[in-house]
Amino acid sequence: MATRDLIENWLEQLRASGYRLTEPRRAIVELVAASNHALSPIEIYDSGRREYPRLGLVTVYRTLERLEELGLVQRVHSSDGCHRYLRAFEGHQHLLICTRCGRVEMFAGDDIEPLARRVEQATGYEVQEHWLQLFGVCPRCHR
Amino acid sequence: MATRDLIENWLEQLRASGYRLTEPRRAIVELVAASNHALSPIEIYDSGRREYPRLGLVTVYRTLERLEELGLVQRVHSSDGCHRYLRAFEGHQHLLICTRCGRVEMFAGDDIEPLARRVEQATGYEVQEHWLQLFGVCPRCHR
DNA sequence: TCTTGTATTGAAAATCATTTTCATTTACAA
DNA sequence: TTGTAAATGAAAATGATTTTCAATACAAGA
Repeated sequence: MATRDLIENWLEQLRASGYRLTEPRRAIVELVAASNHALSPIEIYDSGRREYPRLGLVTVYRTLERLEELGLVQRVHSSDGCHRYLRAFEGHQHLLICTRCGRVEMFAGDDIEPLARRVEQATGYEVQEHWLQLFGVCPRCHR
Repeated sequence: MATRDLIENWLEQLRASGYRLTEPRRAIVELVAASNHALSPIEIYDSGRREYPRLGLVTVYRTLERLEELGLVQRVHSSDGCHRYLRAFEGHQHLLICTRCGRVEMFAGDDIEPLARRVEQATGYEVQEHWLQLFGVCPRCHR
């Protein structure tokens, strides 16, 4: 899907879920839908203000929350402890995150499910969720 | 290794690395080395004060930092965004964390290395680190 | 055993990410 | 248009973590 269509698609999904379409939301959606990076709220705030100067940081947090509810973005945990947000792709994907620039690649990876089932057998836990994230340096930052 | 020996071993490693043996450090080491849970700094602080009432939260943070440097504890990222600390076992282990009580199980799991190599080939990234954490409900909390 | 230098400590303040509060503004249904 | 609930942003509150700094206590040497 072209980036522009993706943006319209997200805005449409917001509307369809009963949310109003506002300038701040549009500015945030345009940024996040168009980026291949895992963005922190403060980065979105800084860039977003170039588009819509009255944007508030609180609105960034609130809009990201909505987008996460709708499954349009996913939250990733970066090693510094802050959260970053990344546009969600189809299905459950694993992440490869550049520790220098925050660029993110997805990989379908091996299915973790069989492992989860074996672990359930062995431990008696009911496994609900898994995280697999790889961290590394992307080719661009590597030079 | 028995818990008591583990505690002495950690204290000895601290001393061997040039750190002094102090009451607060002993109290913290006793707690963390003996626990199967991923503990948050504040939990360690609260329990530790029963042993050593003058304990400060700052010292908890500083001691955990030292123990992490020495590879004796590992930091895990819980879904609420806070950090928790867990005694490190031999080698690289993957974690299964109970989302209700914080209890942690380790599992050797499948080796992620081959996957990491394949992803390096495919993406050109240099993969440095990986996280694999499963979240679930432990048998005790399941009832 | 008794200094003494320095690592360590804890209280308080600072910082940083995130959340809450609330008065004002805005989208949009009627 | 207009009324109203949703949304906004500034400021304050919160919670985790870090920094600062004067007081304390470990441990090496007299």
